[in-house]
Amino acid sequence: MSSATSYSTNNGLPGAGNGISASGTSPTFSPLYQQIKALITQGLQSGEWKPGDLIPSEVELANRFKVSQGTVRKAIDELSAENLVVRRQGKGTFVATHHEARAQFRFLRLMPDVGNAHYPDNRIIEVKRLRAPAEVARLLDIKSGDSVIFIKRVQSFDGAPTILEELWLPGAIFKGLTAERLIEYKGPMYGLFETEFATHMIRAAERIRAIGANQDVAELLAVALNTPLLSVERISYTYGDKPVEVRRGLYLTDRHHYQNELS
Amino acid sequence: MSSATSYSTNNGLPGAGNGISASGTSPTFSPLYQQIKALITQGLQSGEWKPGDLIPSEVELANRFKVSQGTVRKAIDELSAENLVVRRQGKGTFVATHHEARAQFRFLRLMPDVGNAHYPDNRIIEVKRLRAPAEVARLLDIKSGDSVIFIKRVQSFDGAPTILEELWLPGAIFKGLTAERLIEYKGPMYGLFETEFATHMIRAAERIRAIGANQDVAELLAVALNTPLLSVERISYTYGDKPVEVRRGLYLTDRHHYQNELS
DNA sequence: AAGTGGTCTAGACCACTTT
DNA sequence: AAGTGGTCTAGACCACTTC
Repeated sequence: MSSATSYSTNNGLPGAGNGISASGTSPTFSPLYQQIKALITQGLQSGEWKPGDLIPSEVELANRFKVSQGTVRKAIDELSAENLVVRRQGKGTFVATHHEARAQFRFLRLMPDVGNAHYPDNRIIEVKRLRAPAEVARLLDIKSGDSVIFIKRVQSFDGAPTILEELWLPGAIFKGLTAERLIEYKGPMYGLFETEFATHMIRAAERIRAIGANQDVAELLAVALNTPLLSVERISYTYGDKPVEVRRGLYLTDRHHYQNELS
Repeated sequence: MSSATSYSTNNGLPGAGNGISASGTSPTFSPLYQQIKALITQGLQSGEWKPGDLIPSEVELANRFKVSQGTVRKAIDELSAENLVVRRQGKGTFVATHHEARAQFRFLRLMPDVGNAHYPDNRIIEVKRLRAPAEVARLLDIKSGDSVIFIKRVQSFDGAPTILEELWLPGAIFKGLTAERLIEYKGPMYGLFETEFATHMIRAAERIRAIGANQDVAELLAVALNTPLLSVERISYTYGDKPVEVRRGLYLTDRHHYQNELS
């Protein structure tokens, strides 16, 4: 680098000076480490590095992008904070995956009032293709009437039905998802989505309310009519903030609670 | 610094090599920036720098602690990520305060289904001193029977009663808290706690369930008996992870929802 | 112009893992 | 011994705010 180098300079990076082509806004320049971060994210999104993979070392990335190791470090720091990658001292930096003990409860906040958390059993009730209802289409950012896969399941802790869940997935992405595959798969669905449909959930937004169980729900959860339940509506996003799952769960909270940390 | 300096070295810092006196564990050394972070946190906890105050610049702290600016930066980076301080380019670093627009909704996650969030009106129903019930004492880490201040209030959005809340505060800390003061105070209670009782909440843990409104609750929220409500139990902590508030809110969620981001 | 936080570099050494 | 991420330093310059 010449001494006149400005950190706002393009630096010869492919796709640098980012934020230009993405939207029609003025060509503002982001810091170098943000550009590096975007480049690494592209590698994740494109599948160049898949979940569980080791990504190139900081030194190699620094050489490749013609920046200092410190700049690469800051980029990876943020990716790590966002749970897109996991650093392991002495080993390297790995693409985050849902196939890990530490990821099991990242999107499942229902905890037993007493005792330790463990993953629930899974009973698939229904899997079918249907045309997206207007509301679901809007949330998934697809066209109303587009094909979606609908899943209905009940999850049980220690034999006690506790979660009744309905999911809607874009048919275009989850083509070929069958009840059989869901039934034989153990663990969080996001693991299956990641491995078999190359779709890695990185973020979700939930809206929580209290409702009373209707006849159908009461039967499936084996509770009285009008039993108060948590209604948890979730939209999950993959890279690029693209919504790829809509989910509504009804949680029985007589022996469990939804746990949340405010900071 | 001599060239032989190791970052594990005490560095002449008062209280450095921390983690020693705090507990009886083995005298492991933490990284320098963690020690600096602990020193700055002490300044916050002791009241040397109060909420809203400008803390010394990075350069000055670096000189004071005999470390590089980069090390101070990393310490403040973490404090900033934990919302203990707020950085403002060109101005300096300030102690976080609950008297700010950005802090209003940090601990209030109930959002209107349509329209923009705004702060609710506040009706104090009851304030009294009582002896801590066993459960509250346990959660506040005080002795059962110790004095606590009990508060009961209803919060309304656009005139509609929506939140019924009960709070328990350690009497030793909140001595002199009266109904009058609570009634005349506008905005989040944490602002008042911070200003008048030198107690700054930095973190909270919530447990959420669904319950049905009983007679008492139904009247105060103007809903039918057994209306499903969110029950939100919260423990709030100040510096040093010391619990200083127990709260239970009942949220009416027909026009609002509890919003949560999973990442 | 001076002071603040924000970015970037280059180089050193440490802690940990694998070969 | 070699390679990885983790810590620390020193110095330069940029962006923003205030005087």
